[in-house]
Amino acid sequence: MSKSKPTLPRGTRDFGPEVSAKRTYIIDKIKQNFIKYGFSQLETPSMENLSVLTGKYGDEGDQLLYKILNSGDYLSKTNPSDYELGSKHLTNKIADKGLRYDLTVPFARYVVMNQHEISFPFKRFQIQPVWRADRPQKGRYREFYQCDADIIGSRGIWNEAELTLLFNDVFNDLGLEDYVIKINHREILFMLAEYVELKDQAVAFCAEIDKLDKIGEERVIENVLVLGGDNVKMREVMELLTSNSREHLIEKVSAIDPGNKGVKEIIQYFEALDQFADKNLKIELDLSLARGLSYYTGMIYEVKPTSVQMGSICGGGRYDNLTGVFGLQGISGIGISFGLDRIYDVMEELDLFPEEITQRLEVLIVHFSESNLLHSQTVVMKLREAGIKADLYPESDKIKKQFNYADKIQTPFTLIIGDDEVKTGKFMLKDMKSGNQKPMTLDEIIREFKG
RNA sequence: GUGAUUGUAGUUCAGUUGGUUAGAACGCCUGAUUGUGGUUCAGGAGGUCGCCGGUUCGAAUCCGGUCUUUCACCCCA
Repeated sequence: MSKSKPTLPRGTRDFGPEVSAKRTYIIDKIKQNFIKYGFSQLETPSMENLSVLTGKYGDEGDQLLYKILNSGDYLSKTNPSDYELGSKHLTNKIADKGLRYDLTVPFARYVVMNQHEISFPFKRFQIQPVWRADRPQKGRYREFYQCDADIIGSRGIWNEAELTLLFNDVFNDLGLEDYVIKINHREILFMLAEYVELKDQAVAFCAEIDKLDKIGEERVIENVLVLGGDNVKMREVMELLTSNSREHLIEKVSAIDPGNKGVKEIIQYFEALDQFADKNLKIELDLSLARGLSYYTGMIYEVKPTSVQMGSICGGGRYDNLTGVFGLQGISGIGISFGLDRIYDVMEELDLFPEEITQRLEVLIVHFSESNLLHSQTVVMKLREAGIKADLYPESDKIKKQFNYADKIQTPFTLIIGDDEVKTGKFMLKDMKSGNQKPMTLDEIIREFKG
């Protein structure tokens, strides 16, 4: 028996009581808003067949998929030549399941499998962990939670607008103010690619554009020229990428192609949201926003914290053919995803969690003897029945030890029960912060907490 | 996958050119204090120096490997 110290797989974490309470707080706020906006909950298995997952996230994504070794004698269906053909080939022979990489693909699978029962438009939300075999670093884990909401089977631009309002409501509820919702439209990016004469390399063009805030204007222009882009036109485009005046941008891109679908949709989108000017939505049209996920075809979103050094905390966009790979064509959808772990990190850094969410108890009962303990048992149950978070120190240790415990768990009040209290029916309620205490009847105590 | 970086007590960290028994602070336990916690004082427990190997008379210290931490690139929540 080796006695090695236990460890966690890298990139994974335990969530202790305090962290867990804070995470639950965030999840609750997100979930309440999902429900308020009419989404229904879906849960899917942690593992999917690899045939469902592979090829959906690009070559990079396939590398990052966690594969599950087949049960039993997983070598029985292989022969030595499979080994010779390399690990990628061998993987297909010995693993046919993998851990889910995101929530969107499992959702698409679900929609296809249940298409006859679903009434479109279908709004679903899903809050579950996903796994990526990435190398961990700041704000990046191998196991993390996504909180997704998707609207599928509707092309109306109100959906785009509504999800923006949902972002706003969630961050309002969380008390998080330092963020900006960046939006863009894939059609506009494609139009710009065509304008700089990179129509056939639109994806590569987008990838370069996306690096703007990291590597700067000059290097982006250089890289685009290497791709074969037009120098003069690219410099015109760069002016657009760095502008944040909505009117100016819409005017300019309209001039390039008045019939562009993206431009039309962006105009409709703002028209809808202008009705909610009182909400002071923090939206920014940013033509340099590209986003990697290849399935997006329309509007794309990203929410970025503004006062904390951190990547995006939410992302999303419209996809026209998500279910196409599973044989169901023509279903358009739009979805957003909240990055729970990153939102947590931002809130922690800005100290935005309310104090009471980590408070375990409202009152702890301490006592002086075995017979006092017996009496205390009925008292603690009465307090609980009254809806008070109450606990009883479960053995008659020295009073000092009991108070020490009350201190450690930061109980705001203790209820002291001794022979005098049992005799008079008045228990000593002590405010642990001030040290003040006074004898009160059970009814008075319940009123104190609930009144 | 590429390139750096970290690891010593429960925690945060010292530890000299390689040299007796590896230290501090905080935390923890006991007592001062048998109906009152936080403060104070006294005492105590706690380490295979991440792991494996190498160099050396001798390694926490030097070298190699491995795991781990953190960070950047790629990509992404």
